[in-house]
Amino acid sequence: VTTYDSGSYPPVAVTADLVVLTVRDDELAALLVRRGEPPFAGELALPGGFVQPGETLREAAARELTEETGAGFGSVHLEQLASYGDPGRDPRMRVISVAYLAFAPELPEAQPGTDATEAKWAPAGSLGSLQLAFDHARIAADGIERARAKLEYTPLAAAFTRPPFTIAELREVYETVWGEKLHAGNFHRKVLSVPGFVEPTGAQTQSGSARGGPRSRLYQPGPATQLHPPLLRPGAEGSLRA
Amino acid sequence: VTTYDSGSYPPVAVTADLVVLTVRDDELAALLVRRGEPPFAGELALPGGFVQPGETLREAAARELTEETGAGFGSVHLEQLASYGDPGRDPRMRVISVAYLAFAPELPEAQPGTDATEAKWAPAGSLGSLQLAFDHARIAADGIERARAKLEYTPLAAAFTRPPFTIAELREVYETVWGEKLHAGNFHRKVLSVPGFVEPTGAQTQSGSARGGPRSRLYQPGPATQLHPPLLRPGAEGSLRA
DNA sequence: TTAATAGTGTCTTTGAGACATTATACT
DNA sequence: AGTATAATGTCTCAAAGACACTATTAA
Repeated sequence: VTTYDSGSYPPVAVTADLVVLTVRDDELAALLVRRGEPPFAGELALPGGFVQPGETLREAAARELTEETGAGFGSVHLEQLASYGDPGRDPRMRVISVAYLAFAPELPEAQPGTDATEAKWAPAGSLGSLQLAFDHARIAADGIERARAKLEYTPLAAAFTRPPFTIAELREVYETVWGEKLHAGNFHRKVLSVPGFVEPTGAQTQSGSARGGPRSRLYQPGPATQLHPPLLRPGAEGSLRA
Repeated sequence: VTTYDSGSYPPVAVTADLVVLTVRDDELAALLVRRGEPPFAGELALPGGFVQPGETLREAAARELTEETGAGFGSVHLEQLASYGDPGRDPRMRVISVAYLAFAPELPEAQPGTDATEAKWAPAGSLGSLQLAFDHARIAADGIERARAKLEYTPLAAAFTRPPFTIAELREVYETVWGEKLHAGNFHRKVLSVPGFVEPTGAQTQSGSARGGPRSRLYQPGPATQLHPPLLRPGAEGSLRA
């Protein structure tokens, strides 16, 4: 342990970086920006920036989120993901990145922020083949895995929709994030059986779905913060996986 | 977003702080130190210290852990918990604390590190009434809650024991961490039915338990990293809890 | 001998999943 | 009409929980 000396602490900078996920065109997509400043100018990266004096880590993440997506999102879910601080991950100096994970409903086209020349939604499946700046590929992968796990135990799938929503819309969120087809009938009964997951609004859709069928009832998020029992992924033997 | 300027970034320091949990005297206990240096000199706090140049966040946490507990613990589980960076949480300057969570088997008495005058194990139940420095009370509470949740979905209960262990010892870990009695027979069958949770060593204990009973078989941790299906807490209706 | 414990067997209940059915609405 | 969908019903299987039972060991 080093004795504290307020004049000689090692120089460190702290950034808040974001893994913003949404469902677009039947795909899970993450928000990426093209960097306008060095290092890695011209390359794709997660949106983010330095934490400013006087703001909390969460406030910094929320500020970056509104800058990049166009503000005004009370409905966006935002939680801390993890921190990344390997020496050398930023060529300039020691930088600790506190990553946040956001779930957003489908948004209008993204806005490049101050330091970015471009902002776009990249399908989660394409991230493996994209070159991202810093260690952002790993951060994005961690965020996507966290999102998949969170849908099992929390009602956060609703954060990808704009209430009121139908059970079918909720199912499409699950199918898109997990990349697996779910059984419509069983899913329907299951969602309604979990206390506090969704609440009926009493209304129903104006018309049936595009290819026919009856009109469906509309729901809004319920008070539950955890799902009991959880909605487990189908192929999840998982026991022996790393 | 502030344009980067390597000479004018706001001064920030980064610490690695630890929530080290163990099971002692049939209680879940966390490691605390009494601070020898200001600020908060003389008060209780979580062990930790500044991240040094050239070391990863995890290496910093592992270093603090061995300094405080006496080294040589390949068997201790160490994972990142979360980061805490509210302005003003440290009176000296902006300090970001990257907290790590550790699960340890019962250890000899703790060693105070360089900056500490005392190190001791405090029962988790007593933390609510103790005054901890900085925002360490909240960090400790977050760590304990994470530990309780992790026992449900991971085989990490074994990290609180020293292999080989008996099923009864594993059950005592669960009962202590969750603070609830479990049904011995059902727990036994359940643990053995989860693939990869534990593996028999072939050996058994030298004698029966203190108050009688047959000798029990000994096990070691299996290859699983997740429990499928999970071992859910009994009283966990939880759906509507925050 | 008494009591406590390890390990197993059995029964009931609950929930997941496969499949079927009915009513509704789009083409 | 033909087809797709919302919502519900039925059946089967797996797992959790309550309880019982046997064998083994300490006091």
